[in-house]
Amino acid sequence: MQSRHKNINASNLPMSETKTATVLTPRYLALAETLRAKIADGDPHVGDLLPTEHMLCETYSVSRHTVREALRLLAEAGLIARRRGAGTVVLAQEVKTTYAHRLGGLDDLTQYKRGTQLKQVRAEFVTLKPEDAKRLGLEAREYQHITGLRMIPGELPVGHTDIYMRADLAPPAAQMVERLGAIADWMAEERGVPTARVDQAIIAMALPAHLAEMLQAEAGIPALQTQRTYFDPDGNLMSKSFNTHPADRFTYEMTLNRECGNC
Amino acid sequence: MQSRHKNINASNLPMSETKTATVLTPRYLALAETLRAKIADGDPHVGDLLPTEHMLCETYSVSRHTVREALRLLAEAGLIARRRGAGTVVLAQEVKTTYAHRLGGLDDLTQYKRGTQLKQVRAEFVTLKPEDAKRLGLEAREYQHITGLRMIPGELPVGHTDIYMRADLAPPAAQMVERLGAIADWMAEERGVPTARVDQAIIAMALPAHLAEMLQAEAGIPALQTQRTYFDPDGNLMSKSFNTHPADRFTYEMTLNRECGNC
DNA sequence: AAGTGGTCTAGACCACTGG
DNA sequence: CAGTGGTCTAGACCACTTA
Repeated sequence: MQSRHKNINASNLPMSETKTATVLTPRYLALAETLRAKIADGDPHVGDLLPTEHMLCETYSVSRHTVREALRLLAEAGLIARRRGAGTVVLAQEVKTTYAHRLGGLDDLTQYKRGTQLKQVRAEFVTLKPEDAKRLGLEAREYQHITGLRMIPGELPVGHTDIYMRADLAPPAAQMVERLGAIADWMAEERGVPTARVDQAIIAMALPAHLAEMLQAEAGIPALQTQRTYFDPDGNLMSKSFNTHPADRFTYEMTLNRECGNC
Repeated sequence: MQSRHKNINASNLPMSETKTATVLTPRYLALAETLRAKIADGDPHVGDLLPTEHMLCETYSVSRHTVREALRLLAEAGLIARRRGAGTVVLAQEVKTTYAHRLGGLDDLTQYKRGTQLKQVRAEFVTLKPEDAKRLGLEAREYQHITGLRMIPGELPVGHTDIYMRADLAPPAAQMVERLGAIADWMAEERGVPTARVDQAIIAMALPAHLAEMLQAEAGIPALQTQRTYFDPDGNLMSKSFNTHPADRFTYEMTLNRECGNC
């Protein structure tokens, strides 16, 4: 007689069951939890192999699909890694709580409200001298050097922007004005080189004299500077920007959210 | 005769196939790509329903499992949402590239290297006056107020730490020293209240006189201050910290990585 | 009540890894 | 080469939504 597999509990999994309302935990969830607990107990230690899918099917009397669904959860949680032909290895004993600062796009990185514009833009190609390159944390090669003031109409300048973009990636000068702030997006769209990583440093400094006048501020007052370095997927530097703001005109704000506590 | 379903292409999906090396794109991937393209073309517009799984099985001559695997990918990419009984609705026309600043844990938030210690710790319970509460961005209630200096042995103090922790969550004074920096973790472990969100603001300021002496620095020089507010899962404020650093002793650094461009 | 997506089974072939 | 995980099929029952 072929079993018409009604959901009779043939599995060896813990179940939360009431006589009337059978609020079943799905088997794959129960199995995932069972395996998670075993891993937490160090049953398969980190680096060891989990039983094969076939084995788990037998042990817990569930189908392979159910086993795979459970393992998928553990894999997403970063507890295990699966390699075809090799087996399933334990990566970590517990799920690590992580936090993330998430941006919709790179524009959000600049933190500027809508309505800010880059004014007094100047752009020129420069070949950095070794000492300047070193000071800026760049290679001594040719860059498109762009400077400008970040403005909100009717207010004092928010900050000064200073960008070095690899010359071969720079947009035509015509498009440049007003397109900035979205440089990274521009590069991705037009040059087909997506930004894969951005390193950002935020420092306090005394406002340099050569910026003070442009910003209509006093030299030497506290200033906040963000330094951003953009890298392509191969890890090559694409561009670097320096944004300097008088302290009372700009605050860098971010929200970090907890990710996938226990899943 | 029962078809023993060899992988003969009975499906209507695009395949990259060579005569010799049949490098198959898995059907579920091909289907996912097909559907993604259709959504991008606005075939099912945002807000509309996708064909049902059963329909997709027929249309593309694949099994339901394959359809579900494809839909799972689209769901993970945020393009669709699936609701049992209701159907699959299109959420977005295109996958939005996002970037994330990811932390292993909240300790990484402080950016302090290992080996830094909190010294000269003072702790007391205070009930904030309304004007102080407003200035600090807190409610006028009772807090455990903790101050200290972040030190690296043999060097000048890195910064000054100033924490207001909700009184009912504060750890016993005995445990407090040397446990700080990991406050959030402490609260999660011992009080069972996990931190769900952290808001952080980074500002430049002139070093206040009352901190200058402790930090062995000159009052009025540029300083970097991080302000962190910790929230529990219900959005209630748990604690707030102010960390003030002379500009030349501390830099805030972070790396943002591109997430799931096209998957 | 009909139809949706969620769970589950039994079985198959495959690409890949390792000894 | 045997065994792993990856893909796929055909079918089933279920909880849930909507009308």
